[in-house]
Amino acid sequence: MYFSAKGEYGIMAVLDLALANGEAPVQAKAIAERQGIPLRFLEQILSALRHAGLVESSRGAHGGYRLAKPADKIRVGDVIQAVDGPIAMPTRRGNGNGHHTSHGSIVQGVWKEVKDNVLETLNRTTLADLCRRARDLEEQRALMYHI
Amino acid sequence: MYFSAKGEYGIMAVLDLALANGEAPVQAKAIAERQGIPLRFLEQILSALRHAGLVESSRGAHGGYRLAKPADKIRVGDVIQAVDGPIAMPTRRGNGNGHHTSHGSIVQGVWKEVKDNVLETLNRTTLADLCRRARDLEEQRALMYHI
DNA sequence: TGTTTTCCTATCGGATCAGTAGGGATTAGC
DNA sequence: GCTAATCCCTACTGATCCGATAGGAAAACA
Repeated sequence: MYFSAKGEYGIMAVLDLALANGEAPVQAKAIAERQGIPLRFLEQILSALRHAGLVESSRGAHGGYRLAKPADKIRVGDVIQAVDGPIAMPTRRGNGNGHHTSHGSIVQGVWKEVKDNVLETLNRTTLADLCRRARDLEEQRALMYHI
Repeated sequence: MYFSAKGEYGIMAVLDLALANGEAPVQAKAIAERQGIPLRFLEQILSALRHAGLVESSRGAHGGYRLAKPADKIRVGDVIQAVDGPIAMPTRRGNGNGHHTSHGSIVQGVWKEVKDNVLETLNRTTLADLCRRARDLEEQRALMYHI
């Protein structure tokens, strides 16, 4: 199992879209600059998010991206899975001796437990939750600056 | 974050040791054959486990490995960490733009939540638990065969 | 001394990740 | 229409590192 920078960028991108909350679509270039993500790389990520039905796009001049669903209907797990694909467990190269003294199946059970747990954590948190956290953080930052 | 075949092998190895439960040390070669792990690769893993104080070794003829602690004092998380090192979160290459419109810190929070959750899961399960599961599985298998 | 076993370090091939590149398709404004 | 802006698709690259292999040194036993 493994978490990638791609997934991280994906979350930052949809969070950026969610906080834009305007009618006008947001350009990839704007997101890239705000979040510090290489533009061409971000395009691939947004493409994956679009194919997963999480964002919509309009092309041409004044085009851009917007969320395809309300923020509380988009789970963090959805974003990760859309961008990174299904979270995978380790692969041995010369696999499958199937010897019944091997404890492979025991370990598989542990992996499954961990995986389910991660998925549960990731799916419990929605984009709306992240928006709330972002606003709280911004508020705190403003307060700090004020003193 | 990422789970490796090395960690998987590590768990299988200590489980093999735990179920051997004899006074005599178990040779790496025997573990390798039973669990279907390349011998030289297993040696590296056992070395890591020894440095972490989870197994003891005796060299020379009739040498081998045994657990350094009782099975209920060894947590699965300890094994993983000993073999794979601390579980890490994604690293961007051109990192640190630190722009305060970036939502990097929000994502870090999500990562931390996931990581803590995984660690909790992994540390809740001890080697003794896995032994129990292995014995249950063996019993079931014997029953199946009997019919 | 010779055999068995652990121990240490180096190396390798292949997978894959993060990022780059080129060019095509589509839309808005003139 | 033409042009500029923007999304879209596919391929490529360079680095990293995982899984595995290899050679040989050190220690214990007979």
